[in-house]
Amino acid sequence: MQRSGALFSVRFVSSDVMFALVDVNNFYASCEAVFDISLRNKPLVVLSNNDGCVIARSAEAKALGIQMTEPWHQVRARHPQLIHRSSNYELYADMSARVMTILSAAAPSSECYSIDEIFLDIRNVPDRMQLANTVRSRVREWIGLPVCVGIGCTKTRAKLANRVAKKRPQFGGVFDLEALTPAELSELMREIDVGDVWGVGSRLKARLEVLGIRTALDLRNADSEWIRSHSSVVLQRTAAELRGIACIPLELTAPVRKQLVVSRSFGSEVDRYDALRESVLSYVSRAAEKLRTEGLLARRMQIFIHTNSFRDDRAQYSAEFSLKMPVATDDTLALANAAEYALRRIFREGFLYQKAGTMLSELTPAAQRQHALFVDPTQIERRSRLNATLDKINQLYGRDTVRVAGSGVERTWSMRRSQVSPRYTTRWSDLAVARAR
DNA sequence: TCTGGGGTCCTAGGACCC
DNA sequence: TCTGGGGTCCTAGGACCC
Repeated sequence: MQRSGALFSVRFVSSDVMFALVDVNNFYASCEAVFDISLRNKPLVVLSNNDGCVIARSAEAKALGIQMTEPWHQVRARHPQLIHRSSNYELYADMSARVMTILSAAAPSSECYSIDEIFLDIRNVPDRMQLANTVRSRVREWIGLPVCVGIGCTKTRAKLANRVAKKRPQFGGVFDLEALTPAELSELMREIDVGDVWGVGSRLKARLEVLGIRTALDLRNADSEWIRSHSSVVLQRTAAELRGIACIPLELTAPVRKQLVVSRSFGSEVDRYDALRESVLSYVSRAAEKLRTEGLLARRMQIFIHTNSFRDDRAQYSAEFSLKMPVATDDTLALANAAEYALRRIFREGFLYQKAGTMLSELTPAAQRQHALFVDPTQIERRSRLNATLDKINQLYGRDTVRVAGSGVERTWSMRRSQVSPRYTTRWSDLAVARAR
């Protein structure tokens, strides 16, 4: 590849790559409809935690004009008959794993980019269209989920192609951007809004429009240095990718996690310290469990709480407290103690709290554990066996069977999930057959 | 009444060092 | 009168993604 002087700050990958981006259509809504046939071909929305806002829509719901992240109470007022489901992440995660197993087997290497998307490396595939059609029908037949495939010589172009495959049904769910003539490609990019390019969000779109960049074509044709001076290297890279210069490589191994967040809005607002403490301790327990599952230790812990910023009739308060653990740890009780200390530091009487959470950072692999100088190693060993037992019991009998006492029994703050579907694929008791009886 | 949760990267500016 | 310059590290904030 010839390096262009104008692009000195953008790293290239290689000139002979080809990507297929496979993506499940309306993933959460489609998962729900796999098991409940009464939902098929109906307007259906899936809601965020607390049934707060819309996070997935079936094709029919999209046709009604329902937007992503629209508050549910507003949508329901407009469409009283609309079918809705609370989000069921246990189901979606399991369905995702099944889809990814099938798709990653279809190419020599791949990158799971999100819960419902995967990039396949198809540079040496002789017939790209055949591969795309094969994986499409395979996922449909074996899992029951519809997918679309976009093909491009950069990730950004594959994303664009995937978008075309989804929006224009005449292409049968597969679109190869690299099969177009230069004139056709320009024409297509002229029809695509710059905000629909991967990497251009709402803020950037607004700024670019002021500068006269309105379509994907405008961005592709813009001078690289001009983009750099008016925006950043990130957008410069996106524009290069649109031109067919691959800058974003396939990540073959999952990048090392840098932080871990567990936070939730409350089902109803909380003013008592005890209730806040219960919620914080339960989130910290969950975070510690995740650490152990992933074989990580955390050195820094942050606790945060805040009131509902949408309410202008109440005084607002938000605070966070961050502390460094004496040694990096994955111990539920050690983290819970630290969390209580942090919460006491930031709690203020007289506010209605809406959300709390914890963030663990400065993560290191558990294999590199550094012990404290004056702590008896057998005590650490005992504590680690206790945590392992905790995890085993909770895995066997359901989350929170055994938990930190302070995390609550009543749990008045817990989420609203009025319409949550069964965990069809991960709980024997929820199996579709068992339920039919 | 009701407004998600969990991530990453880049940049600018301040602190600090020699 | 004139008050360095270059480097690193950290943090907060802004932007993006799904």
